[in-house]
Amino acid sequence: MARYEHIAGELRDAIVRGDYRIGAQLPTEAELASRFNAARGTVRQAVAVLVAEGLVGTRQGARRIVLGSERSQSFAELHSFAQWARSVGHRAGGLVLDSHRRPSTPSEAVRLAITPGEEVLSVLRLRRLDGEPVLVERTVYAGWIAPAVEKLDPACESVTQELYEAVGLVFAYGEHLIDAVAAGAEDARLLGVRRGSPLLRQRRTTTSQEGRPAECSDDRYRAGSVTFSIRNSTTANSLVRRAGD
Amino acid sequence: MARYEHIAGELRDAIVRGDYRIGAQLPTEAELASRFNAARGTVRQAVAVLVAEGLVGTRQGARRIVLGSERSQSFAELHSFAQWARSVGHRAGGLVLDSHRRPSTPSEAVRLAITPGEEVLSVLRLRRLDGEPVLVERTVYAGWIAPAVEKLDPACESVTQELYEAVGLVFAYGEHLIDAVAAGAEDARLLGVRRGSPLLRQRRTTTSQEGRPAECSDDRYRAGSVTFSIRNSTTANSLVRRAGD
DNA sequence: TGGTCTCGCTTGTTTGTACAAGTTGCTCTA
DNA sequence: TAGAGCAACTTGTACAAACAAGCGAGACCA
Repeated sequence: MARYEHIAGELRDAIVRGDYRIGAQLPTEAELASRFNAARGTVRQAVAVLVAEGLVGTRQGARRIVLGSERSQSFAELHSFAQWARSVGHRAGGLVLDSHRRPSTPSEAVRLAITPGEEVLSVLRLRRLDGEPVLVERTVYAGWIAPAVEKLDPACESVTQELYEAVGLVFAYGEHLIDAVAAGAEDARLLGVRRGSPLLRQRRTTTSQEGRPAECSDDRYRAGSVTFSIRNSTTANSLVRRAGD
Repeated sequence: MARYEHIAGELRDAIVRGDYRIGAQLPTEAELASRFNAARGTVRQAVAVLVAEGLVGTRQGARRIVLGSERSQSFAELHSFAQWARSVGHRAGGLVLDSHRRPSTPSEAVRLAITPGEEVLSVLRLRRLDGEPVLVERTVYAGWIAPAVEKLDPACESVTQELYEAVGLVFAYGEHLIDAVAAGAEDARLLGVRRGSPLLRQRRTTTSQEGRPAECSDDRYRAGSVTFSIRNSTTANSLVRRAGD
């Protein structure tokens, strides 16, 4: 592990453990540098990690302060329903209800950076959390990974993990659009809610390490089952609000 | 403006303008350094900004690639409805429907880091976008800024901006919880939708520069009016999904 | 008492250097 | 031809040094 990652980890542990209460000041860079026997630049790199996580606030001239004490989650936990469920101590289940190849629609072609009409794999999955159905996933996979996806067990728990183990595919970048929609007939039937009841929708496009779009998906969560949380600051944020389309 | 900010701006403009298409490679650090006549460290800092914005992906050993071409928005635009509306070319309106002081509830006291029962200011606002009502805002302000808030014009467009100009208050850090809820009777009446129809809810807590919580709010958007968008990667993300509470 | 000013402290920016580690394409070999 | 392996290239980590800029507290003055 890199030096700065180690220092960041120590500081994060201290904050999560409560050694520094919310609002308290962190030691100065100079003090941290001597404590960890590292250069000031390395310490700055470590602290930058915590700032990006939203745990620490920083202002030129003033000592850094602690803003929160909750460990934030990794990209993998955000992207993979199963890995997220495991990390928060729940059990994830899943079942493929439909899977077929078809030509891509124009909007899918744009999102997957392929030519319109090129064949894609369309999959409908129902996901459960501790046995309760909470999520309907309508995913479209680009043609080049379709064979690997089709080989997966229909009741496969973590698609992300299986794809990594099978063909070494790593999902590295993602874009997520979050809004609220009314449950359609199929949504309502699968999730066991009334038609028109509120669902939290997450439309995402995921890209491989090399920048090649691999899948795009329309995920609908039963209201109350899942909440997205973002921490941001004047110096670091990655959230955007957009006009409805 | 700092050197690295200038370089980041130039690169961002080039990407947004389309000089580098999505999936294309960015110049190497060495080339950028000589082009901008800066040290490699400075260039790295500039590129780090774009990586944090989700515009650029980076992997050790490989050239950096362009992931997106949409300018992401600032903290101010995220936090302030009016500033966001202006930046996307719409007109924001607002009206205070109710404003009164009352003792804080235990959960509010926790979120605002005050003692339970301490007086807070509770405000109900209806926000319009281009004349259409799209957002019901139920905000609770900590006692120490209540006087400044009460002095504001009820039809004030940007509360954030007015508070800055009046008392120099800067909102610097925020936490946001996003989920979907059904419209209550009051929500439905104000937004002109049916009871039980889906709303996108954003619960936020905002903190001043010094780390002092200033307000917490329950904002409900009419479905279809607003979408949140997050870009993330294995190396940088600030989004968290949480189990429903 | 109240405001201002200055000084020390702390974080932000920039440059330079050196080495580590991962990627990519080419070459060589079996 | 397929695979191993090398070599050049590119990004990541770490250190050191110097100056800029903002903050906060105490000193000082009216």
